[in-house]
Amino acid sequence: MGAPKQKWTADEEAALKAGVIKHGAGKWRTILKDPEYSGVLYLRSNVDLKDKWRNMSVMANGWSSREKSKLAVKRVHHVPKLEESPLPADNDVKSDDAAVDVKAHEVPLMPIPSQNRSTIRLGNLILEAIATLKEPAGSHKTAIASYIKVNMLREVKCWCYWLE
Amino acid sequence: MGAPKQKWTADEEAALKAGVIKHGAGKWRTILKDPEYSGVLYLRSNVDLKDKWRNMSVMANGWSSREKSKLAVKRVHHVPKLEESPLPADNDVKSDDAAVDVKAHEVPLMPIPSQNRSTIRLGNLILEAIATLKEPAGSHKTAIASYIKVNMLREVKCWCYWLE
DNA sequence: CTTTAGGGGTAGGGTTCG
DNA sequence: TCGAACCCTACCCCTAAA
Repeated sequence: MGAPKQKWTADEEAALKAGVIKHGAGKWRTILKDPEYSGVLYLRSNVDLKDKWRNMSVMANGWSSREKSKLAVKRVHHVPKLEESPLPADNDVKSDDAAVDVKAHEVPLMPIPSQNRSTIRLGNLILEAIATLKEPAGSHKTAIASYIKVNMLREVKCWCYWLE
Repeated sequence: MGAPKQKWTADEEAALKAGVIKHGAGKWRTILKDPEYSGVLYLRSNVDLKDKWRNMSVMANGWSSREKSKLAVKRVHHVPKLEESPLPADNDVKSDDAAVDVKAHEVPLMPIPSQNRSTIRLGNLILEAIATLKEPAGSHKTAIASYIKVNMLREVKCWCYWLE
């Protein structure tokens, strides 16, 4: 459902090359704003220009993906990358007495076992909401939790109602 | 060029989140100096923290040039800012059959009467979550709503539990 | 002077899709 | 399968404000 994927035309490539010659590689925004090229490249963003230039350069150097993967130096990441562990089919979120095996003293950080990017994002969103709520008044955790219960849950429900 | 690009580790992200909860978003230098996190974040600057927090939190404002319709359009318009209408002292959000006087056809935009910055943010967060969820699969509204019900509500409850 | 908010911008790894 | 187009993240710069 993303973008329809816009193939670069010969005109656009020519404009990009001319722009790089005129302003230099890396001056993508400058090239984009240059009236000399903006008429041709108006569909593109500065990032698009950067990416296209990279693709063109790679082709010129004759690098294959296999060689690139050889050269790719992997940094040491100790990301455990949790298993996919699909979401529980349980469609019902139990009310406030829902059993969540999380205890404040035992879980210093995120209590949510994020299993995919979307879920991680949601956790971040909630975290941000909490952080935001801290600003106005020096609210304490209980106050924040209360606020979330009252407002955020209500908003979520409201949104669900609206979406259905 | 300058930076070898240090990808944030899970530990660093966790420390940042914990720091934000402890000191608040915006207290980057304070978080950095906190002995509780300095061991993990010693490679980062306060600006790094700020940028990272921005990366984690702000993903709603699509600058993806193309395809900013749909949800983005809805975000453009603003809700006519209803009066203060204080929150119900009711600490309990009733379960899924909660009566919300919102009907899909009557409320084309945000159904939430945002009354202050925090609430507005919450609305945006939910909107962002919806936008995020739209990416992976061409989900439809019902699927999104279902997802939110199952996961987001669960996460919110999880957070509340953790905070209390 | 130091810090933060926030707008812009770029590089490069990763991912998707034709 | 491969590569062009696109996305995501980290880092950078700048300026205004506190």
